[in-house]
Amino acid sequence: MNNFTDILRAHHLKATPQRLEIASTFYERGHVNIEELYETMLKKFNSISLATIYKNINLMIENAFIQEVKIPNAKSVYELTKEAHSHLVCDNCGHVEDLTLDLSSISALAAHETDFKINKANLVFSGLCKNCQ
Amino acid sequence: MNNFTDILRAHHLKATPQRLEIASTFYERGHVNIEELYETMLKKFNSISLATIYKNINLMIENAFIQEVKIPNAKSVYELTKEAHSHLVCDNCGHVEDLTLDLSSISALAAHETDFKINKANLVFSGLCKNCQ
DNA sequence: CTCTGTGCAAAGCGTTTGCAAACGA
DNA sequence: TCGTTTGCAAACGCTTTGCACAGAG
Repeated sequence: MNNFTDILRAHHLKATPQRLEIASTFYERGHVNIEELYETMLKKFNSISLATIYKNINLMIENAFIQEVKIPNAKSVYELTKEAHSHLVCDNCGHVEDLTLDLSSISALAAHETDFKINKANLVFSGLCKNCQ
Repeated sequence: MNNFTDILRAHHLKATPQRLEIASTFYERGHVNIEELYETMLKKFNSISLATIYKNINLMIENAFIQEVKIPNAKSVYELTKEAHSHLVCDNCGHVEDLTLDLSSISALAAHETDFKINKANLVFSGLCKNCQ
């Protein structure tokens, strides 16, 4: 199993009970938005504040423990930072899935067709997940 | 030249002076955020309200005259609705450029590797524009 | 003339900040 | 113990709403 205390410390974050639960939520769920995270946390900490959620999310982003995923026509979700990958979002239920694709040739093509020096490619597919089709 | 009155009417929008100026701004600038649009509008309508900007932006989105472009680590910009295309965003100056790329094979690949039925692919490249390199 | 749009002010909502008490190391 | 984190309440900034007047068709 994961040792969340060490994982947090590796990202220069003190291991408080709230942060351990946040980390655990990300490991279990993969992608969560602020509201879902707050609801989940409330089950374990009945007096947790949204301020605590926001402070931790922001700190975790600064320390590259998690990152934001912006989704067309929906709220942002957050996920653990890992190697670059693309996302699939279900238009019906909002489910988000990761997919590692090689975008180097399309990035090279984009660089070739414009005057940009390209750093990153952010790709989000929308559609219907297996359950919603 | 463009007849903005007719273009607006084609999208079921009455041609008010404010809307004509908004349309003209989009045609000239391509991509604008709310703040930039407000600043631009203020030059022509010294007592225009932000409420008017928001009401029109929302109405124009509903009527598919414009659409929102969500950008990682930056404010959304809006652009005229046109055929699907990708975006390049400069990390330094925020400049946004359009690029039409064929994403059908990568979409097919994504569909093949997952259980999603894919509808749209939203691709945003980040990097440095010609001026900022 | 009628209905819609505009501008203003107020309200709303998600997010951030300041502070005192609690807690991690 | 010392510096950080938490929870609360207040503040903030962006966006939306209600209303009276002006304007488009």
